[in-house]
Amino acid sequence: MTQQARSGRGRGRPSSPILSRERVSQAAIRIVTDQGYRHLTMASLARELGVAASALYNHVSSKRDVLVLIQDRINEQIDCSSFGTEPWDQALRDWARSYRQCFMEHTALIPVMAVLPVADSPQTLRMYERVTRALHDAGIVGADAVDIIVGIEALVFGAAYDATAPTDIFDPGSLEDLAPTFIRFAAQRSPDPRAAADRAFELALDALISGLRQKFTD
Amino acid sequence: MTQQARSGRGRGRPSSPILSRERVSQAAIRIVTDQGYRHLTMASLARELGVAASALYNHVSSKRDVLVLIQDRINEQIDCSSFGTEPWDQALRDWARSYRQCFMEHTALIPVMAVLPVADSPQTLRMYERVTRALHDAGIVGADAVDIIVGIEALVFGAAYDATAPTDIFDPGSLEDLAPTFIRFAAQRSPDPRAAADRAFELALDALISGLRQKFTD
DNA sequence: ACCTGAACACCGTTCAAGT
DNA sequence: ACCTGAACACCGTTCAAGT
Repeated sequence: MTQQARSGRGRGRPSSPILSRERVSQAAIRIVTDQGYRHLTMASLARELGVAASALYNHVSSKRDVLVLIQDRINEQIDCSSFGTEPWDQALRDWARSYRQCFMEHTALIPVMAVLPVADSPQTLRMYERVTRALHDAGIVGADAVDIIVGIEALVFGAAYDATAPTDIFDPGSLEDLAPTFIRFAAQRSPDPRAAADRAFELALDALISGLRQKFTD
Repeated sequence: MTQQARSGRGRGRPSSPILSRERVSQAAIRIVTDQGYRHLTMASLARELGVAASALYNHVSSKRDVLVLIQDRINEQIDCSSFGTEPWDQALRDWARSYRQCFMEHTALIPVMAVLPVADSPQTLRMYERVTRALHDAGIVGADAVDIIVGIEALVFGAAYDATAPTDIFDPGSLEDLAPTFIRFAAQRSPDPRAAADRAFELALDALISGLRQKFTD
């Protein structure tokens, strides 16, 4: 387990450091997966790794840096395989679904991810390249291709938040009279909040993609 | 300024409390507007109001409760006037633009707003009713009407984050070789990050709305 | 009922001191 | 170079005590 750490480079006494950015990000993902983002603190991260909290700062510059590390790993889980086999519009749909699925469990990363320079995220960059290539092959080039990615990401991030909303989010309480039509229509959605969120996402995604298809297809 | 506070109900000595939910939310918005969300703490809020921090808990149950208070006030600023005059698709477009504009300065509210039961937000509920009515008049009813609102909100929230991203967000640094096509296309966007974000939002919004129009218009 | 002051259980981060 | 331990400057929240 400490193989990489033990392999000191150069001669003399090997330095054999306990930590590394790799080990820090692995431990962080373990905590986040098992216990959620609320439990990810510099103290808990240090405990998981068996070191003092201050030791972490030899490898990461801040807690935000830890989140950046996580984010690139999480993005590896997004399924981009449809870009090899499906038409571009169907591939975009599949990609967006997987993307949202992924960030539904990582909404805490959205504020970080959305404003993060891609320079810090090699895996994310690879994903963007894959999508861009598919758009390029469909004749969509230049700023349009990037804007399509940015636009879909926006919908995905927003929908990921929405999917974490509680069951009673549209229960008006005592304010029923303020919005009778809205409340009546909201009551016709699925009682399962997850299913309701899924349906809203699919409706918007479908409209967005078919709007794009119409715009970019001769 | 303390008129409402001075009007003690009942006889005997009027209680004349210093605080109220109203005054708390006003002070919070003042801090957020002048100094940003980073400076909104229970301590700073108490200082602004000239009381001890613990006094706040007689009127709000938590800091999150303060954000909920703010959120409903912020939503009042969203322009819904097009729903009276424009066709439903154009009105949705105008609404979405104003909505995004509003939350670009309040991205900190998005995680709160997205999962917040509407029961806590009378103004938000009024806004939803206005949009729903316009959709209803266009023949879009039931879950579809609510899902359209939810879908547009998702795009708006995600795009609001995107608009706060720094200039160099697509600067690949040393990772240029990982995504040559993407980097090349990204370089063709506007050098002004705000203008680039605006364009991506407009592209997605346009596609989404025209997709909806196509789906719901006979 | 409403406010104060002190206290609690945390945070992320820094830094001199060790090896 | 890398880790420890103590310390710092905060957080949000609680609660007995006052009026």
